[in-house]
Amino acid sequence: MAEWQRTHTCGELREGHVGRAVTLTGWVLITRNYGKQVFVDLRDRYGLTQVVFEADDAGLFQAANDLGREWVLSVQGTVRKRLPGAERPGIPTGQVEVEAKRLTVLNQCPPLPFSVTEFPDEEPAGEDLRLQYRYLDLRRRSLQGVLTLRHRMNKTIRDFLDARGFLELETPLLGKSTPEGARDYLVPSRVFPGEFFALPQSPQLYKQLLMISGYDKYFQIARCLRDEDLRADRQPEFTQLDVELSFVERDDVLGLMEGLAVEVFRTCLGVELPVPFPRMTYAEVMAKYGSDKPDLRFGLEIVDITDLAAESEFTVFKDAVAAGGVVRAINATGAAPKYSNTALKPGGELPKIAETYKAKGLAWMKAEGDKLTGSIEKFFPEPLKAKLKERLGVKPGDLLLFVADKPDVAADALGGLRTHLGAALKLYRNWWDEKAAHDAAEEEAAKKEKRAPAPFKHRPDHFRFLWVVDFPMFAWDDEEKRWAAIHHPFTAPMDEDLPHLESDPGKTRAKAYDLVLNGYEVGGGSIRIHRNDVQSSVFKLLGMEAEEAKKRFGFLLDALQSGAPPHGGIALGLDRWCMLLAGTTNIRDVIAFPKNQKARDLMTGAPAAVDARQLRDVGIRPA
RNA sequence: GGGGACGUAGCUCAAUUGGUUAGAGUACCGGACUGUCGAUCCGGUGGUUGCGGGUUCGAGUCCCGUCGUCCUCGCCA
Repeated sequence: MAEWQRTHTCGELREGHVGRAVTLTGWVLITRNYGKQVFVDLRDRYGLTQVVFEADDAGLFQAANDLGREWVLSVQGTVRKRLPGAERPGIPTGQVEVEAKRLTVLNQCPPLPFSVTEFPDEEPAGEDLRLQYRYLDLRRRSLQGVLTLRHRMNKTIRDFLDARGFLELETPLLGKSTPEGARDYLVPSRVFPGEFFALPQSPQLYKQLLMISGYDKYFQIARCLRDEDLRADRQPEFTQLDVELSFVERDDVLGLMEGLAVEVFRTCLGVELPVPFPRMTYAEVMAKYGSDKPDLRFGLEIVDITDLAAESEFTVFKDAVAAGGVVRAINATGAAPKYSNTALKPGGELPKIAETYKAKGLAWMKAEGDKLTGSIEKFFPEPLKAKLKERLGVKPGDLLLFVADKPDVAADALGGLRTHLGAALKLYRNWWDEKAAHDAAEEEAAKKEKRAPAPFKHRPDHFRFLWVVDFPMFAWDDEEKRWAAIHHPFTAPMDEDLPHLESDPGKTRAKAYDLVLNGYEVGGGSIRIHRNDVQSSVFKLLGMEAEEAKKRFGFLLDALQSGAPPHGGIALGLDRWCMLLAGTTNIRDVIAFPKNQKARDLMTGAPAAVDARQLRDVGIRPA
């Protein structure tokens, strides 16, 4: 062992080590120069230890004076108890310090573009800067915590599935482009100029083939790639827990995943989730919440008032109903004083949100005392108003918002409003806000009482899981004038809907399910088609003739005829899981080296131009 | 492809209706200091207000364009 190598980590030393000669290595978090001592907080990913340089060794003291932030050191010294009153109960190593006897500077560091040290009241540097110097960003304690959490999550998943007989199997990255679904990332073939591999949007086909091969319990923590526009919770490459089982029905998959979720939340956050998770059909959630991934941490449910609207004198409502549309409403309880009539006028805050989702407008009433007010109130005769108040449970101070439109538009618009109002009216609190408040209060109290701060405790109601089941098989794609698979084209229709699969595709429901947590889709799967004839008719419905289906998926159709067991599975979006476990709303916060919103890597600069020669090799002419 | 927000010192931000020499904290540099722990105190360096154009006696501020970042609708089976 080289002389400078560590005997302990920076998070390890306790009172029991007092008197021991130790060597620590780490980064200088901060130095405090006090004339006769230099205090150096030495940090690694295990923790922080105070190193003291005394002035009596002039050479050593001078060297300590010259240290800067983020220098990399090896310090040999003796562990000693801190002076009485100078203990730090807040940190694990806070009872001791290391008296330095010898210092080796392993590397110096110039002033950095932003601070690696984190303080509670300090805004972190801008995200683009942090992504550009991601290796520094990742040195921050909070990100080290997140990546540690992510490791723990992955480890828990592997252990859980391994204990239940699952095999972790790998599938190719270089595959074949499939027509359905997201845009593929393409990789040109050098050997076959003009031909391309596609990077996988998911291991879907391979895992089905593995079922056919008899690997009846499979999983993989797999990277998936989709070349689509990004969001706060979407990256072009992301990680799924991909799971597939043979000889199972829907509830087997759901139950397995509930057990896994309980285990992950227990291990990672110490919270005990109640199971089973609630289940709602797609039709139910769309009607009630206007979203297929509703946040169940608050109510604010959508209510259908089409029948009442039809009886009213309001032309807009009556016309919408006559055209086959619906009128739906939400009662924003107590929100009347918070939204001025101006904010409710066309172009105002709330109507603008409704318009985002293609709604033609937003009607409203306020409950002032026992009376309903607003410009459309006069179109509702008293008995109708009474019915309206009863159905919406109106109390004084309530704000009623109405959308009259085609059912899907009304659902989208009110769903969007519901989400907005849930946040704006503070109908729920994110647990990390509660944690921040708790930590601040606890830190102060702990300092006063000279004790370690009590950790924040998660509650089960911080995490509202929901299964959404019974999705439709197909949605009409207006642009392409054809039916499109809502889940994917390998999803099995529900047995009772098989008879009208071809006659009424829009009414066919799928054996598909999504897992939703706090308004995020965190998983989705289905029971797959295991019969060649059903698979062929689904392809046909999606506008793929037999010839074409054979060309594109011939291997799958053949495989389905070669002894395919009934099978199904699910994929969990692990980045989103980690995001929700870590208490952030930004998926980039839980990925070591993420891309920015335009899918550029700000650190390496990728994507980038390549040499003409590289292009020639793969048979591509520069544009 | 559409909508919105933002861009000022290395970093985080401020700068009244368009008005003097663009400020503060922090970092950095120099100095003082016997136990600090985000030490403290004193002093100092640091700016093409993203870029280009326009309006104006005068632009960080208003207008147009452009680049960048984020949020969002479409998109993401």
